[in-house]
Amino acid sequence: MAAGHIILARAADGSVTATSEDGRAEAVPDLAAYLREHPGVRWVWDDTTRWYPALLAQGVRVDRCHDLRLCHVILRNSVLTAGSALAAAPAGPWDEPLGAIGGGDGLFDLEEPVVLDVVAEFRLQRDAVAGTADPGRIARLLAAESAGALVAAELTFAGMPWRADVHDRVLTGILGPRPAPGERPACLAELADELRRILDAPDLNPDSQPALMKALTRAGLRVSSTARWELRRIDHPVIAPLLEYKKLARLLSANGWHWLDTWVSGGRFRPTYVPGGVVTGRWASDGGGALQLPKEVRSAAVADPGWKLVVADASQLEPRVLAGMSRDAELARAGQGDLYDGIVRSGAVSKRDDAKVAMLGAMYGATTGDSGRLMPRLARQFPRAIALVEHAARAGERGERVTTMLGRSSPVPGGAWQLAQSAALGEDAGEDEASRARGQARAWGRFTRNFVVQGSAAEWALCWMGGLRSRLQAIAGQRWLTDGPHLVFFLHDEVVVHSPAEDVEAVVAAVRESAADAGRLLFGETEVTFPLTVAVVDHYGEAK
DNA sequence: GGGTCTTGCGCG
DNA sequence: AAAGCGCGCAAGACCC
Repeated sequence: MAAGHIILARAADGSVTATSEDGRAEAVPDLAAYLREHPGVRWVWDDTTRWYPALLAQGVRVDRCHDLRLCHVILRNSVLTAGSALAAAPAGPWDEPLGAIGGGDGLFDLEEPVVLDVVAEFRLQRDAVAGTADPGRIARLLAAESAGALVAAELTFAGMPWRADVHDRVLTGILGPRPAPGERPACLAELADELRRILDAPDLNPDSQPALMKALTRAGLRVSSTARWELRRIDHPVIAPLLEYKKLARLLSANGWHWLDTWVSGGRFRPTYVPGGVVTGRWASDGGGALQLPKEVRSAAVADPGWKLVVADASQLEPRVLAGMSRDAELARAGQGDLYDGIVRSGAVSKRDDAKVAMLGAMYGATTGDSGRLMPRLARQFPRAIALVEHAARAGERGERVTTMLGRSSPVPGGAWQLAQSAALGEDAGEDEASRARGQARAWGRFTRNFVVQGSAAEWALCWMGGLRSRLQAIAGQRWLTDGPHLVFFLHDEVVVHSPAEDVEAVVAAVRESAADAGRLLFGETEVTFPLTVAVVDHYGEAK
Protein backbone atom coordinates (compact mmCIF):
# COMPACT_ATOMS: atom_id res chain seq x y z
CA MET A 1 0.00 0.00 0.00
CA ALA A 2 1.27 3.42 -0.90
CA ALA A 3 2.31 5.79 1.83
CA GLY A 4 -0.67 8.02 1.13
CA HIS A 5 -1.04 11.71 0.51
CA ILE A 6 0.49 14.74 2.15
CA ILE A 7 -0.90 18.13 1.26
CA LEU A 8 1.61 20.94 1.02
CA ALA A 9 0.56 24.57 1.39
CA ARG A 10 2.58 27.72 1.29
CA ALA A 11 1.33 30.74 3.23
CA ALA A 12 1.67 34.31 2.01
CA ASP A 13 4.83 34.70 4.12
CA GLY A 14 6.39 31.70 2.37
CA SER A 15 6.12 29.27 5.29
CA VAL A 16 5.11 25.74 4.38
CA THR A 17 2.59 23.53 6.14
CA ALA A 18 2.10 19.82 5.55
CA THR A 19 -1.28 18.24 6.23
CA SER A 20 -1.67 14.49 6.33
CA GLU A 21 -4.82 12.57 5.42
CA ASP A 22 -6.04 12.41 9.01
CA GLY A 23 -5.98 16.20 9.13
CA ARG A 24 -2.86 16.66 11.23
CA ALA A 25 -0.92 19.72 10.14
CA GLU A 26 2.70 20.49 10.86
CA ALA A 27 5.07 23.28 9.99
CA VAL A 28 7.81 22.39 7.51
CA PRO A 29 10.88 24.53 8.09
CA ASP A 30 13.06 22.68 5.55
CA LEU A 31 11.02 21.48 2.59
CA ALA A 32 13.81 19.61 0.78
CA ALA A 33 14.69 17.69 3.94
CA TYR A 34 11.01 16.95 4.64
CA LEU A 35 10.48 15.47 1.18
CA ARG A 36 13.60 13.34 1.51
CA GLU A 37 12.32 11.99 4.85
CA HIS A 38 9.01 10.90 3.29
CA PRO A 39 9.69 8.74 0.25
CA GLY A 40 6.78 7.16 -1.62
CA VAL A 41 4.30 9.86 -0.66
CA ARG A 42 1.95 11.41 -3.21
CA TRP A 43 2.48 15.11 -2.65
CA VAL A 44 -0.58 17.25 -3.13
CA TRP A 45 0.16 20.82 -4.14
CA ASP A 46 -1.47 23.71 -5.94
CA ASP A 47 0.69 23.76 -9.02
CA THR A 48 3.74 21.68 -9.90
CA THR A 49 5.38 24.60 -11.68
CA ARG A 50 5.39 26.51 -8.38
CA TRP A 51 7.08 23.77 -6.35
CA TYR A 52 9.06 21.33 -8.38
CA PRO A 53 11.63 23.37 -10.32
CA ALA A 54 13.10 24.76 -7.09
CA LEU A 55 13.17 21.28 -5.53
CA LEU A 56 14.97 19.84 -8.54
CA ALA A 57 17.50 22.65 -8.31
CA GLN A 58 18.13 21.54 -4.71
CA GLY A 59 18.64 17.96 -5.82
CA VAL A 60 15.26 16.62 -4.71
CA ARG A 61 13.12 14.35 -6.86
CA VAL A 62 9.51 13.52 -6.22
CA ASP A 63 7.97 10.13 -6.97
CA ARG A 64 4.35 11.12 -7.26
CA CYS A 65 2.18 14.18 -6.96
CA HIS A 66 -1.38 15.43 -7.34
CA ASP A 67 -1.43 18.74 -9.21
CA LEU A 68 -4.56 20.47 -7.96
CA ARG A 69 -4.66 23.10 -10.69
CA LEU A 70 -4.40 20.64 -13.58
CA CYS A 71 -6.82 18.21 -11.94
CA HIS A 72 -9.28 20.98 -11.18
CA VAL A 73 -9.54 21.86 -14.86
CA ILE A 74 -10.30 18.24 -15.74
CA LEU A 75 -12.88 17.77 -12.99
CA ARG A 76 -14.53 21.13 -13.64
CA ASN A 77 -15.17 20.24 -17.29
CA SER A 78 -15.69 16.49 -17.32
CA VAL A 79 -19.22 15.22 -17.90
CA LEU A 80 -18.33 12.40 -15.51
CA THR A 81 -18.10 14.84 -12.59
CA ALA A 82 -20.77 17.27 -13.76
CA GLY A 83 -22.87 16.51 -10.67
CA SER A 84 -20.10 17.22 -8.17
CA ALA A 85 -19.87 20.10 -5.74
CA LEU A 86 -16.65 21.10 -7.48
CA ALA A 87 -18.39 21.48 -10.83
CA ALA A 88 -21.34 23.29 -9.28
CA ALA A 89 -19.21 25.88 -7.48
CA PRO A 90 -18.80 29.29 -9.09
CA ALA A 91 -15.55 29.94 -10.91
CA GLY A 92 -12.78 30.73 -8.46
CA PRO A 93 -9.02 31.07 -8.26
CA TRP A 94 -8.56 27.43 -9.29
CA ASP A 95 -10.10 28.28 -12.64
CA GLU A 96 -7.58 31.01 -13.37
CA PRO A 97 -4.96 30.41 -16.03
CA LEU A 98 -1.46 29.20 -15.25
CA GLY A 99 0.69 31.46 -13.14
CA ALA A 100 -2.13 33.79 -12.10
CA ILE A 101 -2.86 32.01 -8.84
CA GLY A 102 -1.13 31.72 -5.54
CA GLY A 103 1.61 33.73 -3.90
CA GLY A 104 1.90 36.35 -6.60
CA ASP A 105 5.54 36.00 -7.46
CA GLY A 106 5.01 37.89 -10.69
CA LEU A 107 7.36 40.85 -10.98
CA PHE A 108 4.60 43.44 -11.30
CA ASP A 109 1.93 41.62 -9.37
CA LEU A 110 0.43 44.37 -7.27
CA GLU A 111 -2.57 42.44 -6.08
CA GLU A 112 -2.72 40.79 -2.69
CA PRO A 113 -1.56 37.23 -3.07
CA VAL A 114 -4.45 34.77 -3.08
CA VAL A 115 -3.82 32.06 -0.55
CA LEU A 116 -5.55 28.98 -1.82
CA ASP A 117 -7.20 26.53 0.49
CA VAL A 118 -5.49 23.44 -0.81
CA VAL A 119 -6.94 21.15 1.84
CA ALA A 120 -10.50 22.11 0.96
CA GLU A 121 -9.79 21.86 -2.77
CA PHE A 122 -8.27 18.40 -2.39
CA ARG A 123 -11.36 17.25 -0.49
CA LEU A 124 -13.62 18.61 -3.25
CA GLN A 125 -11.57 16.80 -5.86
CA ARG A 126 -11.64 13.48 -3.99
CA ASP A 127 -15.40 13.79 -3.52
CA ALA A 128 -15.86 14.53 -7.22
CA VAL A 129 -13.88 11.42 -8.17
CA ALA A 130 -15.62 9.22 -5.60
CA GLY A 131 -19.01 10.33 -6.88
CA THR A 132 -18.49 8.95 -10.38
CA ALA A 133 -19.74 5.56 -11.52
CA ASP A 134 -16.20 4.29 -12.08
CA PRO A 135 -13.86 6.32 -9.84
CA GLY A 136 -10.80 4.45 -11.07
CA ARG A 137 -11.29 5.81 -14.56
CA ILE A 138 -10.92 9.52 -13.90
CA ALA A 139 -8.49 8.80 -11.06
CA ARG A 140 -6.14 7.28 -13.64
CA LEU A 141 -6.44 10.44 -15.69
CA LEU A 142 -5.62 12.66 -12.71
CA ALA A 143 -2.62 10.51 -11.81
CA ALA A 144 -1.39 10.56 -15.40
CA GLU A 145 -1.87 14.29 -15.74
CA SER A 146 0.04 14.89 -12.50
CA ALA A 147 2.84 12.54 -13.50
CA GLY A 148 3.04 14.51 -16.73
CA ALA A 149 3.53 17.70 -14.73
CA LEU A 150 6.52 16.10 -12.99
CA VAL A 151 7.92 14.92 -16.31
CA ALA A 152 7.53 18.38 -17.83
CA ALA A 153 9.50 19.99 -15.01
CA GLU A 154 12.20 17.34 -15.25
CA LEU A 155 12.47 17.73 -19.03
CA THR A 156 13.18 21.42 -18.62
CA PHE A 157 15.55 20.80 -15.74
CA ALA A 158 17.59 18.17 -17.57
CA GLY A 159 17.34 19.68 -21.04
CA MET A 160 17.94 17.99 -24.37
CA PRO A 161 21.66 17.60 -25.09
CA TRP A 162 22.37 20.12 -27.83
CA ARG A 163 25.60 20.86 -29.65
CA ALA A 164 25.65 24.51 -30.69
CA ASP A 165 28.67 23.86 -32.90
CA VAL A 166 26.85 21.13 -34.83
CA HIS A 167 23.76 23.31 -35.17
CA ASP A 168 25.92 26.16 -36.47
CA ARG A 169 27.49 23.82 -39.03
CA VAL A 170 24.04 22.73 -40.20
CA LEU A 171 22.94 26.35 -40.59
CA THR A 172 26.14 27.37 -42.36
CA GLY A 173 25.81 24.44 -44.74
CA ILE A 174 22.27 25.40 -45.71
CA LEU A 175 22.22 29.21 -45.37
CA GLY A 176 25.86 30.27 -45.54
CA PRO A 177 27.91 31.63 -42.66
CA ARG A 178 26.23 33.55 -39.85
CA PRO A 179 25.67 37.10 -41.15
CA ALA A 180 26.10 40.40 -39.35
CA PRO A 181 22.99 41.52 -37.44
CA GLY A 182 20.31 42.80 -39.81
CA GLU A 183 21.80 41.13 -42.87
CA ARG A 184 20.61 38.10 -44.76
CA PRO A 185 22.82 35.04 -44.89
CA ALA A 186 24.56 34.64 -48.27
CA CYS A 187 22.26 31.97 -49.72
CA LEU A 188 19.12 33.91 -48.80
CA ALA A 189 20.58 37.17 -50.13
CA GLU A 190 21.37 35.54 -53.48
CA LEU A 191 17.90 34.04 -53.73
CA ALA A 192 16.34 37.41 -52.89
CA ASP A 193 18.35 39.04 -55.70
CA GLU A 194 17.26 36.35 -58.11
CA LEU A 195 13.61 36.90 -57.19
CA ARG A 196 13.96 40.66 -57.70
CA ARG A 197 15.57 40.05 -61.10
CA ILE A 198 12.96 37.58 -62.33
CA LEU A 199 10.04 39.67 -61.09
CA ASP A 200 11.69 42.93 -62.22
CA ALA A 201 11.08 44.38 -58.75
CA PRO A 202 14.42 45.82 -57.60
CA ASP A 203 13.22 46.83 -54.11
CA LEU A 204 11.23 43.71 -53.31
CA ASN A 205 11.42 42.42 -49.74
CA PRO A 206 10.35 38.80 -50.14
CA ASP A 207 9.61 38.61 -46.41
CA SER A 208 6.71 41.00 -46.88
CA GLN A 209 3.62 39.08 -47.95
CA PRO A 210 1.77 42.11 -49.43
CA ALA A 211 4.87 43.25 -51.34
CA LEU A 212 5.43 39.77 -52.68
CA MET A 213 1.78 39.51 -53.64
CA LYS A 214 2.00 42.77 -55.62
CA ALA A 215 5.19 41.74 -57.39
CA LEU A 216 3.71 38.36 -58.38
CA THR A 217 0.53 39.95 -59.68
CA ARG A 218 2.52 42.53 -61.67
CA ALA A 219 4.48 39.69 -63.23
CA GLY A 220 1.21 38.19 -64.42
CA LEU A 221 0.78 35.40 -61.86
CA ARG A 222 -2.78 34.99 -60.68
CA VAL A 223 -2.52 34.02 -57.02
CA SER A 224 -4.77 34.63 -54.03
CA SER A 225 -2.07 34.02 -51.46
CA THR A 226 1.64 33.39 -51.30
CA ALA A 227 1.24 30.06 -49.55
CA ARG A 228 3.43 27.19 -50.68
CA TRP A 229 0.58 24.85 -51.57
CA GLU A 230 -0.79 27.44 -53.99
CA LEU A 231 2.52 28.53 -55.50
CA ARG A 232 3.61 24.93 -55.99
CA ARG A 233 1.11 24.31 -58.78
CA ILE A 234 2.09 27.32 -60.87
CA ASP A 235 4.45 26.98 -63.80
CA HIS A 236 6.71 30.03 -63.79
CA PRO A 237 10.48 30.54 -63.47
CA VAL A 238 10.06 32.48 -60.20
CA ILE A 239 8.36 29.63 -58.35
CA ALA A 240 11.36 27.36 -57.74
CA PRO A 241 13.65 30.06 -56.26
CA LEU A 242 10.72 31.54 -54.32
CA LEU A 243 9.85 28.26 -52.66
CA GLU A 244 13.53 27.72 -51.91
CA TYR A 245 13.71 31.21 -50.39
CA LYS A 246 10.70 30.54 -48.19
CA LYS A 247 12.14 27.27 -46.98
CA LEU A 248 15.45 28.84 -46.00
CA ALA A 249 13.82 31.94 -44.51
CA ARG A 250 11.70 29.70 -42.33
CA LEU A 251 14.73 27.81 -41.02
CA LEU A 252 16.56 31.07 -40.31
CA SER A 253 13.73 32.75 -38.45
CA ALA A 254 12.42 29.74 -36.52
CA ASN A 255 15.54 27.73 -35.71
CA GLY A 256 18.49 29.86 -36.79
CA TRP A 257 21.28 31.46 -34.82
CA HIS A 258 18.86 33.60 -32.86
CA TRP A 259 17.03 30.51 -31.63
CA LEU A 260 20.36 28.94 -30.73
CA ASP A 261 21.39 32.01 -28.70
CA THR A 262 18.04 32.14 -26.95
CA TRP A 263 17.24 28.52 -26.13
CA VAL A 264 20.49 26.62 -25.96
CA SER A 265 22.94 27.14 -23.13
CA GLY A 266 25.45 24.97 -21.38
CA GLY A 267 25.03 22.28 -24.03
CA ARG A 268 21.31 21.83 -23.39
CA PHE A 269 18.09 22.88 -25.13
CA ARG A 270 15.61 23.77 -22.38
CA PRO A 271 12.15 24.54 -23.68
CA THR A 272 9.14 24.99 -21.44
CA TYR A 273 6.41 22.39 -21.75
CA VAL A 274 2.84 23.16 -20.75
CA PRO A 275 0.96 20.03 -19.65
CA GLY A 276 -2.74 20.31 -20.37
CA GLY A 277 -2.00 23.32 -22.56
CA VAL A 278 -4.22 22.05 -25.39
CA VAL A 279 -7.97 21.48 -24.90
CA THR A 280 -7.61 17.88 -25.95
CA GLY A 281 -5.11 17.22 -23.15
CA ARG A 282 -2.07 17.37 -25.32
CA TRP A 283 0.85 19.38 -24.07
CA ALA A 284 1.63 22.77 -25.47
CA SER A 285 4.96 24.51 -25.29
CA ASP A 286 5.73 28.03 -24.27
CA GLY A 287 9.06 29.25 -25.48
CA GLY A 288 11.57 27.26 -27.45
CA GLY A 289 9.05 25.72 -29.78
CA ALA A 290 9.88 22.24 -28.56
CA LEU A 291 6.88 20.69 -30.29
CA GLN A 292 7.86 22.09 -33.70
CA LEU A 293 11.53 21.15 -33.76
CA PRO A 294 12.16 20.69 -37.50
CA LYS A 295 13.86 17.56 -38.76
CA GLU A 296 16.68 19.58 -40.36
CA VAL A 297 18.25 20.56 -37.04
CA ARG A 298 17.69 17.38 -35.05
CA SER A 299 21.20 16.19 -35.79
CA ALA A 300 22.39 18.84 -33.32
CA ALA A 301 20.83 16.84 -30.49
CA VAL A 302 23.90 14.72 -29.77
CA ALA A 303 24.28 12.34 -26.84
CA ASP A 304 27.10 13.11 -24.42
CA PRO A 305 30.28 10.99 -24.75
CA GLY A 306 29.57 7.53 -23.36
CA TRP A 307 25.83 8.16 -23.58
CA LYS A 308 23.13 7.32 -26.14
CA LEU A 309 19.77 8.69 -27.15
CA VAL A 310 16.95 6.18 -27.07
CA VAL A 311 14.29 7.51 -29.45
CA ALA A 312 10.92 5.79 -29.31
CA ASP A 313 7.71 6.59 -31.10
CA ALA A 314 4.35 4.92 -31.01
CA SER A 315 3.39 3.80 -34.49
CA GLN A 316 -0.05 4.84 -35.75
CA LEU A 317 -1.09 5.72 -32.23
CA GLU A 318 -4.40 7.45 -32.92
CA PRO A 319 -6.10 4.71 -34.99
CA ARG A 320 -4.93 2.13 -32.45
CA VAL A 321 -6.44 4.18 -29.64
CA LEU A 322 -9.62 4.40 -31.68
CA ALA A 323 -9.63 0.61 -32.01
CA GLY A 324 -9.26 0.29 -28.24
CA MET A 325 -11.96 2.81 -27.41
CA SER A 326 -14.49 1.35 -29.80
CA ARG A 327 -13.57 -2.28 -28.99
CA ASP A 328 -13.36 -2.81 -32.74
CA ALA A 329 -11.87 -6.30 -32.96
CA GLU A 330 -11.46 -6.04 -36.74
CA LEU A 331 -9.38 -2.90 -36.47
CA ALA A 332 -7.41 -4.38 -33.57
CA ARG A 333 -6.63 -7.38 -35.77
CA ALA A 334 -5.57 -5.11 -38.64
CA GLY A 335 -3.14 -3.50 -36.21
CA GLN A 336 -1.29 -6.67 -35.24
CA GLY A 337 1.53 -5.48 -37.50
CA ASP A 338 1.68 -2.27 -39.51
CA LEU A 339 -1.84 -0.93 -39.18
CA TYR A 340 -2.14 0.45 -42.69
CA ASP A 341 -0.88 -2.77 -44.25
CA GLY A 342 -3.41 -4.55 -42.08
CA ILE A 343 -6.21 -2.36 -43.42
CA VAL A 344 -5.12 -3.24 -46.95
CA ARG A 345 -5.10 -6.94 -46.01
CA SER A 346 -8.63 -6.58 -44.61
CA GLY A 347 -9.71 -5.68 -48.14
CA ALA A 348 -11.06 -2.23 -47.28
CA VAL A 349 -8.69 -0.47 -49.67
CA SER A 350 -6.02 -1.64 -52.05
CA LYS A 351 -3.02 0.57 -51.26
CA ARG A 352 -1.25 1.39 -47.99
CA ASP A 353 -1.35 5.09 -48.80
CA ASP A 354 -5.11 4.92 -49.35
CA ALA A 355 -5.49 3.24 -45.97
CA LYS A 356 -3.61 6.06 -44.32
CA VAL A 357 -5.50 8.84 -46.07
CA ALA A 358 -8.85 7.17 -45.38
CA MET A 359 -8.03 6.71 -41.70
CA LEU A 360 -6.90 10.29 -41.30
CA GLY A 361 -10.09 11.37 -43.03
CA ALA A 362 -12.15 9.36 -40.56
CA MET A 363 -10.42 10.94 -37.59
CA TYR A 364 -10.40 14.49 -38.95
CA GLY A 365 -13.77 14.49 -40.67
CA ALA A 366 -12.78 14.78 -44.32
CA THR A 367 -15.75 15.09 -46.66
CA THR A 368 -14.16 15.69 -50.05
CA GLY A 369 -11.09 14.61 -52.00
CA ASP A 370 -9.46 11.19 -51.81
CA SER A 371 -9.85 11.13 -48.08
CA GLY A 372 -13.58 11.72 -48.08
CA ARG A 373 -14.07 9.29 -50.94
CA LEU A 374 -12.15 6.44 -49.31
CA MET A 375 -13.50 6.85 -45.79
CA PRO A 376 -16.84 5.02 -46.36
CA ARG A 377 -14.91 1.88 -47.24
CA LEU A 378 -13.49 1.92 -43.74
CA ALA A 379 -16.98 2.25 -42.32
CA ARG A 380 -17.95 -1.02 -44.00
CA GLN A 381 -14.89 -2.86 -42.75
CA PHE A 382 -14.62 -1.32 -39.27
CA PRO A 383 -18.15 -0.28 -38.36
CA ARG A 384 -17.55 0.02 -34.61
CA ALA A 385 -14.53 2.28 -34.91
CA ILE A 386 -16.11 4.53 -37.49
CA ALA A 387 -19.40 4.68 -35.56
CA LEU A 388 -17.52 6.02 -32.55
CA VAL A 389 -16.06 9.00 -34.41
CA GLU A 390 -19.33 9.59 -36.26
CA HIS A 391 -21.21 9.70 -32.95
CA ALA A 392 -18.68 12.16 -31.60
CA ALA A 393 -19.16 14.34 -34.67
CA ARG A 394 -22.97 14.29 -34.42
CA ALA A 395 -22.81 15.18 -30.71
CA GLY A 396 -20.56 18.13 -31.48
CA GLU A 397 -22.91 19.33 -34.20
CA ARG A 398 -25.66 19.43 -31.58
CA GLY A 399 -23.40 21.40 -29.24
CA GLU A 400 -22.92 18.53 -26.81
CA ARG A 401 -19.70 17.63 -25.07
CA VAL A 402 -17.74 14.48 -25.84
CA THR A 403 -15.38 12.59 -23.54
CA THR A 404 -12.09 10.77 -23.89
CA MET A 405 -11.28 7.26 -22.74
CA LEU A 406 -10.24 8.35 -19.25
CA GLY A 407 -12.74 11.16 -18.84
CA ARG A 408 -11.57 14.49 -20.23
CA SER A 409 -14.49 16.29 -21.86
CA SER A 410 -14.54 18.78 -24.68
CA PRO A 411 -15.66 22.34 -23.95
CA VAL A 412 -19.11 23.51 -24.96
CA PRO A 413 -19.00 25.74 -28.01
CA GLY A 414 -18.86 29.47 -27.35
CA GLY A 415 -21.62 32.03 -27.28
CA ALA A 416 -21.20 33.07 -30.91
CA TRP A 417 -21.69 29.46 -32.01
CA GLN A 418 -24.84 29.05 -29.89
CA LEU A 419 -26.17 32.34 -31.20
CA ALA A 420 -25.60 31.35 -34.81
CA GLN A 421 -27.42 28.05 -34.24
CA SER A 422 -30.47 29.59 -32.61
CA ALA A 423 -30.59 32.37 -35.21
CA ALA A 424 -30.76 29.73 -37.93
CA LEU A 425 -33.78 28.18 -36.25
CA GLY A 426 -35.75 31.45 -36.27
CA GLU A 427 -38.74 31.75 -38.59
CA ASP A 428 -37.23 34.66 -40.47
CA ALA A 429 -33.81 33.06 -40.85
CA GLY A 430 -32.36 33.53 -44.30
CA GLU A 431 -30.66 30.85 -46.36
CA ASP A 432 -27.32 32.56 -45.68
CA GLU A 433 -27.78 32.41 -41.94
CA ALA A 434 -28.87 28.79 -42.06
CA SER A 435 -25.96 27.65 -44.17
CA ARG A 436 -23.47 29.56 -42.05
CA ALA A 437 -24.88 27.88 -38.97
CA ARG A 438 -24.70 24.48 -40.65
CA GLY A 439 -21.08 25.14 -41.57
CA GLN A 440 -20.22 26.08 -38.01
CA ALA A 441 -22.07 23.07 -36.64
CA ARG A 442 -20.09 20.77 -38.92
CA ALA A 443 -16.84 22.48 -37.99
CA TRP A 444 -17.55 21.89 -34.30
CA GLY A 445 -18.44 18.29 -35.14
CA ARG A 446 -15.03 17.85 -36.78
CA PHE A 447 -13.47 19.21 -33.62
CA THR A 448 -15.34 16.84 -31.29
CA ARG A 449 -14.75 13.94 -33.69
CA ASN A 450 -11.03 14.55 -33.45
CA PHE A 451 -11.18 15.41 -29.75
CA VAL A 452 -12.04 11.90 -28.62
CA VAL A 453 -9.20 10.38 -30.62
CA GLN A 454 -6.53 13.02 -30.08
CA GLY A 455 -7.44 13.37 -26.40
CA SER A 456 -7.42 9.64 -25.71
CA ALA A 457 -4.12 9.29 -27.57
CA ALA A 458 -2.74 12.06 -25.35
CA GLU A 459 -3.86 10.03 -22.32
CA TRP A 460 -2.09 6.97 -23.65
CA ALA A 461 1.06 9.06 -24.10
CA LEU A 462 0.80 10.43 -20.55
CA CYS A 463 0.44 6.92 -19.14
CA TRP A 464 3.33 5.72 -21.28
CA MET A 465 5.60 8.51 -20.18
CA GLY A 466 4.57 8.32 -16.54
CA GLY A 467 5.30 4.61 -16.44
CA LEU A 468 8.56 5.10 -18.26
CA ARG A 469 9.59 7.78 -15.78
CA SER A 470 9.15 5.37 -12.86
CA ARG A 471 11.02 2.60 -14.63
CA LEU A 472 13.90 4.89 -15.52
CA GLN A 473 14.09 5.97 -11.91
CA ALA A 474 14.32 2.33 -10.89
CA ILE A 475 17.11 1.74 -13.40
CA ALA A 476 18.93 4.83 -12.13
CA GLY A 477 18.79 3.55 -8.56
CA GLN A 478 20.74 5.87 -6.30
CA ARG A 479 21.99 8.02 -9.17
CA TRP A 480 20.70 11.57 -9.45
CA LEU A 481 18.23 12.36 -12.26
CA THR A 482 20.81 13.52 -14.79
CA ASP A 483 23.40 10.88 -13.84
CA GLY A 484 21.17 7.99 -14.85
CA PRO A 485 18.90 7.44 -17.87
CA HIS A 486 16.31 10.21 -18.02
CA LEU A 487 13.71 11.69 -20.35
CA VAL A 488 14.93 14.67 -22.36
CA PHE A 489 12.28 15.21 -25.02
CA PHE A 490 8.61 14.59 -25.70
CA LEU A 491 6.61 15.09 -28.87
CA HIS A 492 2.98 13.86 -28.60
CA ASP A 493 3.69 10.21 -29.46
CA GLU A 494 7.46 10.15 -29.23
CA VAL A 495 9.99 10.27 -26.39
CA VAL A 496 13.75 10.63 -26.21
CA VAL A 497 15.75 9.21 -23.31
CA HIS A 498 19.34 10.27 -22.68
CA SER A 499 21.04 7.22 -21.25
CA PRO A 500 24.47 6.02 -20.25
CA ALA A 501 25.47 3.44 -22.87
CA GLU A 502 25.53 0.62 -20.30
CA ASP A 503 21.86 1.19 -19.39
CA VAL A 504 20.52 1.29 -22.93
CA GLU A 505 19.28 -2.28 -23.03
CA ALA A 506 17.30 -1.81 -19.84
CA VAL A 507 15.93 1.48 -21.13
CA VAL A 508 14.67 -0.08 -24.36
CA ALA A 509 12.89 -2.77 -22.35
CA ALA A 510 11.42 -0.12 -20.06
CA VAL A 511 10.10 1.87 -23.00
CA ARG A 512 8.33 -1.18 -24.40
CA GLU A 513 6.94 -2.39 -21.07
CA SER A 514 5.60 1.09 -20.37
CA ALA A 515 3.79 1.12 -23.72
CA ALA A 516 2.10 -2.18 -22.92
CA ASP A 517 1.12 -0.85 -19.49
CA ALA A 518 -0.34 2.28 -21.03
CA GLY A 519 -2.60 0.18 -23.23
CA ARG A 520 -3.88 -1.68 -20.16
CA LEU A 521 -4.37 1.53 -18.17
CA LEU A 522 -6.64 2.89 -20.87
CA PHE A 523 -8.41 -0.21 -22.09
CA GLY A 524 -7.87 -3.01 -19.59
CA GLU A 525 -7.15 -6.31 -21.28
CA THR A 526 -7.34 -5.55 -24.98
CA GLU A 527 -6.51 -7.05 -28.35
CA VAL A 528 -5.05 -3.75 -29.45
CA THR A 529 -1.29 -3.58 -29.63
CA PHE A 530 0.90 -0.51 -29.35
CA PRO A 531 4.09 -1.26 -31.24
CA LEU A 532 6.97 1.17 -30.95
CA THR A 533 9.73 2.17 -33.28
CA VAL A 534 12.81 2.33 -31.08
CA ALA A 535 16.19 3.60 -32.21
CA VAL A 536 19.38 3.77 -30.17
CA VAL A 537 21.41 6.56 -31.70
CA ASP A 538 24.16 9.07 -31.11
CA HIS A 539 22.09 11.93 -32.47
CA TYR A 540 18.39 12.57 -32.91
CA GLY A 541 18.73 13.11 -36.65
CA GLU A 542 19.56 9.42 -37.09
CA ALA A 543 16.14 8.34 -35.86
CA LYS A 544 13.41 8.05 -38.52
C1' DG B 1 6.71 52.99 -29.32
C1' DG B 2 3.44 49.44 -27.92
C1' DG B 3 -0.19 45.90 -28.55
C1' DT B 4 -2.81 42.85 -31.61
C1' DC B 5 -4.00 40.74 -36.04
C1' DT B 6 -2.69 38.15 -40.25
C1' DT B 7 0.02 35.14 -42.85
C1' DG B 8 2.75 31.26 -43.44
C1' DC B 9 4.88 27.10 -41.97
C1' DG B 10 7.08 23.87 -38.64
C1' DC B 11 5.45 19.71 -35.64
C1' DG B 12 2.07 15.68 -34.25
C1' DA C 1 -7.60 29.13 -50.84
C1' DA C 2 -7.93 24.26 -48.33
C1' DA C 3 -9.97 19.69 -48.76
C1' DG C 4 -9.37 17.51 -42.86
C1' DC C 5 -7.96 18.10 -36.39
C1' DG C 6 -4.67 20.32 -32.67
C1' DC C 7 -0.83 23.64 -31.66
C1' DG C 8 3.58 27.90 -31.40
C1' DC C 9 6.42 31.15 -33.42
C1' DA C 10 8.22 34.99 -36.30
C1' DA C 11 7.70 38.69 -39.29
C1' DG C 12 5.22 42.22 -41.19
C1' DA C 13 1.00 44.86 -41.22
C1' DC C 14 -1.99 47.67 -38.89
C1' DC C 15 -3.92 50.44 -35.29
C1' DC C 16 -3.55 53.46 -31.48
